[in-house]
Parts: sequence; C-alpha cells; structure tokens
Amino acid sequence: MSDQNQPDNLYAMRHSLAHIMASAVQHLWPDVKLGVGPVVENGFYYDVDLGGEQLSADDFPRIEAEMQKIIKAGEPFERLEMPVLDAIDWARKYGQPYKEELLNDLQRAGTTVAKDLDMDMLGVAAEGDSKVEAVSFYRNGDFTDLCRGPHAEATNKVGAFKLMRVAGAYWRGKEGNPQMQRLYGVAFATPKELRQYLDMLEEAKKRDHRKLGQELDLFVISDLVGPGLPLFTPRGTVLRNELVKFSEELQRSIGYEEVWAPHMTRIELYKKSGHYEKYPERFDVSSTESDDQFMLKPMNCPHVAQIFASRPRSYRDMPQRYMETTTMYRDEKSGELHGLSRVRALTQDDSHAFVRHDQIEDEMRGILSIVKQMYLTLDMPLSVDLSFRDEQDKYFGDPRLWEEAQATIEKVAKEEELNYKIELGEAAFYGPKIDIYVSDALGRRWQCATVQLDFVQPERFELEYTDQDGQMKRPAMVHKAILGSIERFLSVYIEHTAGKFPVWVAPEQIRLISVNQEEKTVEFLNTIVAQSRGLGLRVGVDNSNESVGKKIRAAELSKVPYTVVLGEKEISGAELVPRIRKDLVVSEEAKRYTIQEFLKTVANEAKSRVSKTSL
RNA sequence: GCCGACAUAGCUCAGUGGCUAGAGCGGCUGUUUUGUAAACAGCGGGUCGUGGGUUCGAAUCCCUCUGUCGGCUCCA
Repeated sequence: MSDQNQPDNLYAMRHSLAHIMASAVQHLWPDVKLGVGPVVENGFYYDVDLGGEQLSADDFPRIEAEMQKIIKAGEPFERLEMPVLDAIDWARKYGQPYKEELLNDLQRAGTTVAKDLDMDMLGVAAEGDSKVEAVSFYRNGDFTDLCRGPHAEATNKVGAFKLMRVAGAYWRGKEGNPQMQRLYGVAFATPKELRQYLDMLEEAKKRDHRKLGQELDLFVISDLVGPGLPLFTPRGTVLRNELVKFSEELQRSIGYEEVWAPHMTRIELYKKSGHYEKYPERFDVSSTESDDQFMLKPMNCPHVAQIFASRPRSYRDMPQRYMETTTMYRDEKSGELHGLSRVRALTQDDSHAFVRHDQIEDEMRGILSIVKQMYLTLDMPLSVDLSFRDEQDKYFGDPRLWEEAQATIEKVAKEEELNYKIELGEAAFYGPKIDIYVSDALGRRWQCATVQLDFVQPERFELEYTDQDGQMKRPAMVHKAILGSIERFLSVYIEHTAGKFPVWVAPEQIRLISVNQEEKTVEFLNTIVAQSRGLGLRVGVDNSNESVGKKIRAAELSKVPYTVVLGEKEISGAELVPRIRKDLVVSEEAKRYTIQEFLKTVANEAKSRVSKTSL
C-alpha cells in the first residue's frame, strides 16, 4: 500500500526512482511491457513483463548501473498532458498493453479498479471524477510514462536507493491475470538514512524468531506433524505459559471468568452464526461415525455464545465475562505460513463479554487498562486505531447505536490517554473496533491486541436477557484479545527482545556453573538447585567436565539472565557476584550477595515482572 | 494457491558428472579438576528431502512430489 503520509519530497524521489528504474529496464530490455510503479513504504517498485525472461538478483548490478547513468545525466522531469484517446494511441504505438488497459479503464469508468496503487500511477485529475478527458505524462530523457506525479525536478535529485528483490506479482493483483515481475527498491533522502534502514534489516535478520527459536531451543516445526503446526519445547512452553498466565491474571482482575470449549463442533454452529459459507479456511473433520459433520473451531465466539444462551439471564447478571486461552485451527494457504507469525494452529488469549448497552463504556475502559498494563510490562509502546464506520450502508445494526458506541470508545480512549487516531470505514460490518499496535525495538509496528464490539452474533444466536422493566433485551458482545495469537505474539516478542527475555519470562532464569566436579561441589549445587526450586525459580545446572570459561560462554549464548559460578569459595560461605546479562541495567554498583539473598531477590524480581533487573 | 530460489550430519556450511561425501560447532568416551566468552585427544554421526529419468557413472543434469525461503494474493 502506498504511504501518502511520507514527506512530499521523499515521495517524489521514490516515485521518480520508479520511473528511472523502469527507464533503465527499458534500455536493457527494449521490449519490456510496463505495468505500474508506485511508491511503497521505504521505497518503490515497478511491475515489468519481459515476455518470459526471468530477472534475478544477479541482474541488479546491471540495472543499478544503468539507473546511475540516468541519475548522473540529471534529466529534468517534464509533465505533459494529452487527451485520453491520444494517450491510448500512444500506448498502442509503443506496445504497452498494460498501460493501454489502464487508460481504457480510465476513459470508461474514470478510475481503475479501486486499488490505491493503480491510482498513484494514473493521471487522474481528481478521484471519483467520472469523466476523465486528459491524462498526464512525465518524461525524462527518452522515457515517458503515464503518471499523475509528483516527481523530483530532475533525475539527479532522488536521494539514495538500492534494489532489493524481484518477485512475481499478478497484473493488478488478480490471480487470473498474467504474472509480472515486481522489482523492489528502497530509497531514502540521504545515503545515511539508507544505511540506517539497511542496518535495521540486517539487525532484523539476526533477530529473526525462526533463527532464535532454533538457537534458543524454543520451538520446532516437524514435517511429520505438518507445516504451520509448531511444537513448543520445554523452554518455549515457559514463554507461552508465563505470558498467558499474566494475561489471565489481568483479565481476572477486571472480572473475567474462565470457560472451556472443545476444539471441534458440529458445523451447524457455524451455519447458524453465518460463518460457515464465508470461511474457506475452516478445517472439516472428514470422517466420523455419526451422521453429523464436524469441524475444528476457527474462533471461539459462537461457542461461548452457547454458554450465555444456556440459561435465562437477568440484567443483574450482566455483564457475563468469559475468557479462555485456547487453540483454534485455520487452514491457511501454504504460501502464507511463516514461522510462528502465521500458523494453522493458533492460541488466543480470547475473551467475550456479553454486556448491556449501558455497560459498554466500563467494559472498554477495563479492557484498555489491562492492555496498557500488559504492554507497559512488556516494554512495548502502544498506538491505537479506532476503526469506525463511514457513511456506507454495509454496516449491521442501528446507526444511532453505532454512533453512541463510537462516541463511547473515543471517550474511553481519551481518558486512558491512548495515542489514538480514528480510521473511518475500517470498522467490521458487525461493529466498531479498537486495533492496538505495539512497536518493537526496531521500530516496527505490529497489531496484536484488538477489542471489537459486535452487534451481529447476539442477533444471530438470539441472545437476550430480562431487563429491569421485564422486557427481553439483546446484549452486545465485546471480543478482545490482549496478546492476540500467542504464537504470533511470540514471534514479535522474540524479535523485540532478541531472545534476551526479562527474568519473569526467561525459560532459564539462573544458570549455576560448577568450578569442578568434586563430590562436595556437586552436592552443594544440588542443595542450591533445591532451594531455587523451592522459591519457584527456573534454574539450569552446568556441571559438565569443561572449563569454567567454556561454561560461561555457553550460558551467555543461551541468553540466561544470571549466571553464578559455584566452587570452593561459595561452599565455604563466601558472598557471590552474579554475572548479569548485559542488557539488564544494574541500578547501582553490583552488590555482593549471599546465595540465599541472591535467590530471594531474583524470585521477587520474577514475581514483580520487572523488565530490567532489581539487582 | 501462483511466480522465483533453495533442500548435503543435530546446527552452520564446503563439495557442481569420476575412487569409500567433507569441515567447524554440538554429542559420546577418555585425559585433565578447571574461577567468569571456547583445555587436549579419540569415537560415533549422512539412503546428499522424496520418487522417477538421462548416463558406463549422479549429491552434482532433467522431471514429479514434499518442505523451506522471498514476494504475490488472502487475513470476513
């Protein structure tokens, strides 16, 4: 998606580079058929059709060299306008069928098929203008392209760029269309910014959760079990469980109660909820003894709705707040799967509250406050989109109800001092929602938490309660997830921390290293291990027959927060200086501890979930 | 699902038509009894992802399938 928020000059630079790249490709492959070449986040791309010839990264130096030539030439970008019909002739004459198609659409409908990326490339005078008579072109040197602009003044005013990759892309994003090759470049105003961006990518590669998951022994994906179905090792399971435990504690603190539903259901549930037909990712259970057809649950709401519906509810019973951390199954297309971030079995810290309309505000406030607590603890800044309806009539339910709900949501967001912006038209058809984004240590934004108001499912399942006046009323449903998919969140969190987890989540909090393997040393270590476990600490022991140096190194590589070497001195009661992982900022001069003091301090630190260290 | 690349030991990788497929790390065994980022020696460990083909001969070339990676598309 093109980013219209970037500064105009940078936008123009990137846009100009797209033209320069297309021009370079045309110099090298004169028969190239050009598609579109918009600006994207951090750079630009151009879709090209080389009639069967495949580009690869090996071609980049050539293309880049040609681009540099054009840049050096300092060709001015000239804007020209011509009538649509002349433009169509032009496209035909120069053998540019894709451009011709765009122009024909423009002429006929005044727009191309609604994709932002198409819009960028067109000489559309005004969006929604149903009668386009003239279109604009930009020309630099021997290259002319249909384009709305804007552009840099000349080809030598385009900052720093680098070609990154080439990938297949369907013409106009439609599967049935011919596949073109999309050449991607990144570009920044200065070489320094480009360098910083490339460094960030490098750092991201080092932190890739798939790599760290392997190195730190957190999860595995087995071909026999299947793609998209990660298995969690003991270490990885600690991470999951600690995060989930915290999420559940927070939810309990605002009145949520745990419920449980089996992982499969008769498909009738989803026929009634209206999801069945619209949900191609479902996993059907193909053979069962009974005549019933079953499927694995792809979500939880229809299930818990049955709990609500199981008995008459009074206005006094409201809200009913159900939470469950449970796994659901979605048959993602094979090309979509990616480490932990896109899987087929995903576990959500899900909850559903059935609320009276006058309770929406309190519920939202409670949820937003625990979301804030969660991400404050995890040391990740939040930003929030309030996804509201626009004027279209695709939305379900009474517009007045929506208006009230949206006003409530915004009020709460303000009171909770959230950094929010309103996105009109982004609401789900069933209700407005709050999309919560977290930023990681590399400045990347991820959507994890979400709060959604739902007016539809209570309707579908005919949920109701008896109000004060004896009338039956329909509740609203509030869906929320704090971490979202635990698997996906872990992918973000592993990369955010680079595997250096704070003590409360660390799979191994303390590594004990023996100086030697003499009997009394081993005995001493065993005593300390027992004491640590008594305090609820997760300790690892290394009394292998290796040098202390090597054992220290192993502990460092596994990113254990605290490492303690135990030998003669400690046995005879000496204080110890724990080795503290470097990212854990030590507030004062490293204190000396007796072993017992040290263990207690770490146990308290874990309990209070501090992100740095209290040593 | 589509386009492209890739798949060699637990891990990281070398080997691109010619003897019995290699290295480092990890593992195991022994020597050593170690004090804050790698002691020394030895030993195991691979149907070169799967199935087929070409060839006197295939890890190496071709095809199929599976999986992985980068994108596209999708994420109600």
